[in-house]
Amino acid sequence: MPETLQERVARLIRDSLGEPGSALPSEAELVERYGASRNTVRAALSALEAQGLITSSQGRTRQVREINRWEWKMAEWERAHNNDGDAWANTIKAQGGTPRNDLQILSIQAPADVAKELKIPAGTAIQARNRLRWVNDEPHQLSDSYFPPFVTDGNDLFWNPGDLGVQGGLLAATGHKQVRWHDTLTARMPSAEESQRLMMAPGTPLLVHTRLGYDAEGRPVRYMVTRMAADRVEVSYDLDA
Amino acid sequence: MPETLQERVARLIRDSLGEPGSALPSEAELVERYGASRNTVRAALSALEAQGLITSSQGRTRQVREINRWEWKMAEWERAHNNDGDAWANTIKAQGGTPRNDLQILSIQAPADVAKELKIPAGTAIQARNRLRWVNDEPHQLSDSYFPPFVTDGNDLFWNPGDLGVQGGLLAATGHKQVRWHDTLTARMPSAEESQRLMMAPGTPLLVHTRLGYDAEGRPVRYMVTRMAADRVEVSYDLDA
DNA sequence: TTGTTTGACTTGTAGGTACAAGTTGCTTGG
DNA sequence: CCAAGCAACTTGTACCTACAAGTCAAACAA
Repeated sequence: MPETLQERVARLIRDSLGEPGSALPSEAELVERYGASRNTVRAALSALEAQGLITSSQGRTRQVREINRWEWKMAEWERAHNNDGDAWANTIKAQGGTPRNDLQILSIQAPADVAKELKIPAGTAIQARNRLRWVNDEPHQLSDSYFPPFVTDGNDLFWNPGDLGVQGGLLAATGHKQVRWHDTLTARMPSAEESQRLMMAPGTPLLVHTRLGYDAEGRPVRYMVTRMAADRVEVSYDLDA
Repeated sequence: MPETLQERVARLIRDSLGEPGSALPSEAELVERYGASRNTVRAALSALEAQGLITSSQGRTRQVREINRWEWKMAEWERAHNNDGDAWANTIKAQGGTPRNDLQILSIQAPADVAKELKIPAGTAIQARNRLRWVNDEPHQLSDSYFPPFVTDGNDLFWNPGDLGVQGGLLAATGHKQVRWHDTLTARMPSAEESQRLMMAPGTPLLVHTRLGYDAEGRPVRYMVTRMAADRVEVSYDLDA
């Protein structure tokens, strides 16, 4: 299978990329250098952009993309919560960043996936706590938590958006302490809306984390879905034998 | 900021997508339906393809993409290894799949990232075990393990590609049993080569898992980097309080 | 000195053409 | 009846034009 022209141009450009942050030649110069049409050069460039290697913005020459990730320690997460406020904020501060948090508390009808995880009928009225987390005024993640009715019913605490209302502590305070968690991780490309809300550059996947927390009786008491810009975060776990 | 025509067309097409596996209208029909040029329609379609929503192949109409993921249980991984052969193969079998394994054992010079994790000088001669794992004759992941010299020196066992040579058990058998692990997870877009080796559809990110294993003395004894096609796998962890 | 305007550069959007190449089903000849 | 081949479809590649819109620096005016 012979290499197409746009593939060849993409390969040549990729191999000539400088260090992160440096500028690429303009389209016109690449057209001249490789003897391809502007459309072909643009096809090559947008392939590189889709691979997350370069960035582009109108009026400026393209740049070699630079990425720096913040670590998010998943194994410490819930445990630290119980003692010490927001563990996510603490882990970011420890790495020299400035964390920020937008919390929205909603009453919703359970969508199919949430209902299945919480083992309740789809459409049940449940409470959702939707967070948008920022680091250095850069949006990092959309973290949505869902609670089954038997946990939230009659607990005004859950409507309190204050910082004491962190979720590990919150559940413990209302008699439904989590003792076991099941986490899953996948990745996919963001929708246009997710891409916009998280201000994600093209060619950036979404890292999707879910956590299902169980109480001592083995009942699911919280389902959390976190969607992260994969170029800004690295999730970590510590395990013992 | 007004919506461009290609954005509008992309949105309308996305909202009219049928169920997974169903066919899209041809480009010509979309050109007529939305009154845009073929270039504009193709721009919209390739945006949807980059989002992983549709697939395309020359000569056939595009299709709505369908994805099914296999679960990979990370917390059980090393522990099961010690008793029971290849835990990854077992977890796939338990889900009704047919696993397969290509193993290549190499002697290489440690690249910078590997050297840093194993705390050895870059360029040190080390052993690498590179696996390509398949499920139902579909490539799933590239899993590369690296061992520092003090672990492999004088151990012929490490050159044995047999099934007894699974790594958790292998390290234990040579007196360097792992007792602690540090895992990280990120996602990024694949390079052209990774995309080809894993036969990944456009719009599919790579889920990248790393595991650094320590022995009882706290020395790193294995560094493993696994690159997975994110549309075919879901990584999971079980945690206790 | 400071602020504004202008012009030259950049990328983005939208349209067009032509032909190559893969897929599928119908027609037709044996 | 079956198979080969052809025709009509599909998407892929590559080229072209025109203009819109954002960026940046030099020139110019207050």
